[in-house]
Amino acid sequence: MRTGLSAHHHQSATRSIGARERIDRTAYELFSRHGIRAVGIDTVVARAGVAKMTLYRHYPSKDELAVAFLRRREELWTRSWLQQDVERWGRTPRAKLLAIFDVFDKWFRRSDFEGCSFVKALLEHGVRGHRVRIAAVRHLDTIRTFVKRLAEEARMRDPDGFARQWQMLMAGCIVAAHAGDREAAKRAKKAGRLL
Amino acid sequence: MRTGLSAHHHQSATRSIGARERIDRTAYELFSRHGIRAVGIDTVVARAGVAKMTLYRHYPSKDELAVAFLRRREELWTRSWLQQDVERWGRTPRAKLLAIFDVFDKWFRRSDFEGCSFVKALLEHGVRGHRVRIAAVRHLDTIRTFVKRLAEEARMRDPDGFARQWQMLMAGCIVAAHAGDREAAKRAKKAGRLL
DNA sequence: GGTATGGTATACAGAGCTGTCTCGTCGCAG
DNA sequence: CTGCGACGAGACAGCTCTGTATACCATACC
Repeated sequence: MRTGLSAHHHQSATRSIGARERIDRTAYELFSRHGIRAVGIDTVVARAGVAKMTLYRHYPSKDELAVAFLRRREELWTRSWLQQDVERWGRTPRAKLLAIFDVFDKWFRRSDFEGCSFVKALLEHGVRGHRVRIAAVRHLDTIRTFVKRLAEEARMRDPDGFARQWQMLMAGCIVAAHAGDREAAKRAKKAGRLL
Repeated sequence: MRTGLSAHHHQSATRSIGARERIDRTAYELFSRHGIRAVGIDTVVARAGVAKMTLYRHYPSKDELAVAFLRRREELWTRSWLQQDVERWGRTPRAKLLAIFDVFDKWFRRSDFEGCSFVKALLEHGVRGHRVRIAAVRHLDTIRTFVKRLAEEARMRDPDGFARQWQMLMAGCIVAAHAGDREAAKRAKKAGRLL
């Protein structure tokens, strides 16, 4: 297939996107809502309206599908949602950092609040060296890099240390929201102001 | 059987503790290390050296065993370990609160660091109303009550709000430790000083 | 000795899981 | 028209999981 670079195959490549996209979209919906472990391949293919062999032609294993899901999660959740909204809501870098918790607040109040897929994937796959675990850590690093960049723009000293503390607040407040605290984001913002 | 209150049966009751204790101990070791979902009943009975029927005589389902495990986790981890050490290390209530992260630091550096079973159980069982999830939330409440008590002793205003913020730091720093940050506890302590 | 009780051993049912295989179909490129 | 590649449908292998059913054993008490 030669990675679809050849113009000769762009039609068949386009056709294959149809099934692949349905798989990706369905996996995103199910994995983000219920977790990776909790959803079986059969459920994915059934909900995607796709043959099982089609899935295994695109992804050699469920783990690879999970890694692709996390990549998509970064695309849709981290970049297109969190970062976009934060950049829009906050004017100064400092305000943007605090705006993270405003966006979280909106998120927590959604009826379909599903939690952070990266943290979930990290805790689900406890085995060290596991592909999914490594991918989850990498995506968490991406989020921290974003926070770090804001910290640098805000002229903070030790932006890395700050970003790590900030991410602790973010993760902790997501866990609190999981446990049922609807005001978790507001509390975290109040705590964040002191940093 | 009459709940073993009758003196006539105390012998047989004692004998039955033998198997139950082995089950409980094994479940504690496996569930805390690998998570509840990741460990099957067959593994528990094999490692406990116990017949499967014996387990199901004491616990009608795996969920009940999981709930019992979380109860034991509170006994051994929360009360006998965390609270004990914190009370010992810190002299003033304020110092005790900060000592939590010193204890965490020791914890994170252990080679068999296994994470917080309550948070893991909470994220593993996403279904609302699930017994295991409810139990996990209840045990997290217990921890927060402990923090709240320290906050009250430290004469803080809004001890409940403070305890919730503090627990966010605790959870966030456990997640960070999971992701590989060995200095997570020190960072959280530094952040905690500002509260 | 009889009997109740708790434990063991083992087989089994029924379901779900990942992953494979085969065959039929459809659409398009040559 | 012909052949190829993507896809659909479904069966299937092999394993693991929870939970049950059955038969046997040891001990303690009457």
